[in-house]
This record gives sequence, structure tokens and C-alpha cells, in this order.
Amino acid sequence: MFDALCPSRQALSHVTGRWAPLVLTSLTEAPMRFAALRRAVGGISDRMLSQTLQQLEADGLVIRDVQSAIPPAVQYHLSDPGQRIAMKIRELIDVVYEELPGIMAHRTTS
Amino acid sequence: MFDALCPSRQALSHVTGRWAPLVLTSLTEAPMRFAALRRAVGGISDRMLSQTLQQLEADGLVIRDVQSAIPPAVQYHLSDPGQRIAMKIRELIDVVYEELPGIMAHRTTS
DNA sequence: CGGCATCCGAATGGATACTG
DNA sequence: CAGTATCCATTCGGATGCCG
Repeated sequence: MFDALCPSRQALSHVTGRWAPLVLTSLTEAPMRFAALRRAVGGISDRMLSQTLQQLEADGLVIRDVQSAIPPAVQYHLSDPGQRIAMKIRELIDVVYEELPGIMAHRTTS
Repeated sequence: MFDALCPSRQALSHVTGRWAPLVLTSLTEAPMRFAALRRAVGGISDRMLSQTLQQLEADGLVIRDVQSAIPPAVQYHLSDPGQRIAMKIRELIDVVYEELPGIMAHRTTS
């Protein structure tokens, strides 16, 4: 992973991007549609949500279910690998949350 | 965390940036000096390593030990919160590694 | 050795408008 | 509803050079 040329670096950068962690964590709760995801992940734009989902789908972490044509109704849910990765991200987020008071305090004092 | 204005978002983005995960994971092994970190994290530039370390230090996750003046000898090591977060990142990296074959295979077939 | 300052191209990402 | 296309501002990040 510490080799710059290892493909794992690309996979990791997809997962640790700005939006992917939040999208993956949202999807651990339940399968969601586009608009629901946009609501769940505060501040994300259509463009970034679409792009993030495409990337996660390309890596096989998210599965895209097109249910009809007019009007479009598309569900997204985690694949098995996606579920495992998302769980770890959720744990990471939980730890960050626990340490948040200390982090905030440190920023003001330094 | 899903609120765009929550400060946890900023803390998370620091931890999930391109370089921070690799730096944090490197430091779980042992305290390291600047040059050693640059060697450990393949592909990182002086600028980004310096910037990443400053950010992690500002959040209180990494501690900077200046040991002498001429020549400068600076050790970096994880604080207790940093250690906890770094552990979770390491677990995440491990899972990504395990799923890597599937991810690579999925990319070529889709 | 361990950085910081500057420059500059590349990538990120938001707003808006548009489509089936 | 679920995106795509275009434009544009901001940021990222590498190369280089310099300093104590």
C-alpha cells in the first residue's frame, strides 16, 4: 500500500475521498435512491454524488438497480465487499467522533 | 457527521485525505523522522508531507519532537487519540487489501 | 536534515441549465 | 426522478530553490 504504483493506492483513494466515506456509510443503513442519498449526505452536489456513485460502482462496492424507465427509479445498495469496507469506515467515523472534543480543544489552544 | 456544517466533517476530511491515512499508518509502526516518513510513504513530496504533518499536529493526532537545533532532528509520533484513529485506518486498509482482487476483477469486466 | 516560499499545471468541485 | 453538460472558481499538489 505504501508503494506509489500499487493499484491498492487508487482503490484506497476512492474510498478515502471527500464524499465516498459518507456515501458508503449512508448505505450501510439501508438501500437508498439518488435523492435520498443527496439528502442524507449534507452539502453534496448532484455532480459529486453522481461521480462518487459511478466510481464506487466501477470498483464493485456499490450496486445500481434500475427499477423502471419512466420515471427513473434507481436504488443503490452495497455489495458484499462494499459492506465490509463501509463497516470499517463507520468504525473510523465513530472513533473520530469520540476524539472530536479533544481535537477541537487542541486546535484552539495551539 | 452528515451535517455539512458539523466540525466533525473537517476532522474527517483531514484523516481521510490522500496522504494522511498513509502517514498515520506509518507512524503506528514506530516514531519516525521526516526523511523516514518520506521514504515510507511512496510518492509523497516534501510539501505535502510537511503540510499533512502540520494538519495532523494541529488536530493533536501527531506530536512533533524537536530534539536538537543543528542539524535539525525531528521525530514524529502518534498521540493517544492519533493512535486510536490510526488503528482504525489500518484496519480499513487491511480490508481494502483483502477485497482488492475482487475490485480489480470488477473493473476489467465492467 | 527538515523544512518553507513561490510558481504553475492539474484536478476538484459547485452552480446552473438541460434531458429522457 | 435521476442524472448529464458546461462553465468557472478554488484547491491540490509537484518542482524548484532557498534557508538555518
